Amino acid sequence: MRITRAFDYTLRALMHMGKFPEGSVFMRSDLAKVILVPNSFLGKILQNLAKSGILISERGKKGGFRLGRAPKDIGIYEIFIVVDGPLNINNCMDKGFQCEASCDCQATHMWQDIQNSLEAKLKTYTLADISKADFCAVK
Amino acid sequence: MRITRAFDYTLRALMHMGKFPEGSVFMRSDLAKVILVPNSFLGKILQNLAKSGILISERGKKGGFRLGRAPKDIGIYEIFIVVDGPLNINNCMDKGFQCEASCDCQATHMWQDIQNSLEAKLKTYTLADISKADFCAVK
DNA sequence: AGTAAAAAAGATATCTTAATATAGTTTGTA
DNA sequence: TACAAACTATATTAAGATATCTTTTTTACT
Repeated sequence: MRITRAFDYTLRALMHMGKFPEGSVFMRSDLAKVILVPNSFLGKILQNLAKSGILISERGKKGGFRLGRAPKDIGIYEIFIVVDGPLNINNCMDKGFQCEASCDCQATHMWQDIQNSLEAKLKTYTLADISKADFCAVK
Repeated sequence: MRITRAFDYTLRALMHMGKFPEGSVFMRSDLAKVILVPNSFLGKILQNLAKSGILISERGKKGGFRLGRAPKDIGIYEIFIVVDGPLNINNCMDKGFQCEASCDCQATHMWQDIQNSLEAKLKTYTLADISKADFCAVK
């Protein structure tokens, strides 16, 4: 019951970017160093975010990534879906799943309840909420 | 962000057992067939549950597994911890974790909030809630 | 045009979870 | 006490998530 590494890395990247003035451009390799995420893996992650529109990528020299919208308009739940796909906390919650094991499984109701509350909780956060500028003595 | 297969299988087994009169004994191989869980994998799961006291195992001929307590006294959260260990939705929530990536990471507050609500939700359920007898026309 | 810097894409390797297989131990019963 | 039925323990394999590496494509600048 953990978030994936990809989702953690994604938030680290977006959080960092959200702390700078709108339109700021970031190079993957610089980003990787600052947020301590494996460079190549970060590449995949950023590509995926760019496809979804959360990031905008610019290729070639002077290229890089920047946020596609203001942090307050980027929801954490939305990010989650882009990175991990639909939120289904058990495989029996997947769309179209047919259960062979039980004709009247009451766990389904529980899964649904838990999943709903998780979804609702994720939807209360935006990137802005976790992306305020740091005030650190040393760094 | 899924539960593990082991946790799903565990609940299937316990749910099934909870539907029978207290003290009923179940053989692993029978159980495996009914709840459609791989026999050997179920073996490990049941052993683990037996170690924790949620189940009681009896070896030898006529042996098997039975619930250690009444379903209403077995909490879903408790089962979760036995199967998957402490609930930490991100590795930075693990006990003793020291973050190198950020001096003031606001995501931590979000993770804690989400984790608390998940924990609270799990604690509202007991085995009894998901273990009522079936009323199925065909089976 | 040529070169260097950057992202994109695809192939490969590693590590953890899930599943299987095999041999070992305990116990009831004839 | 011998045997078979059950749980126990350990080792091996498979699958999926995580991470890396290499090549290709795009673009700015000289």
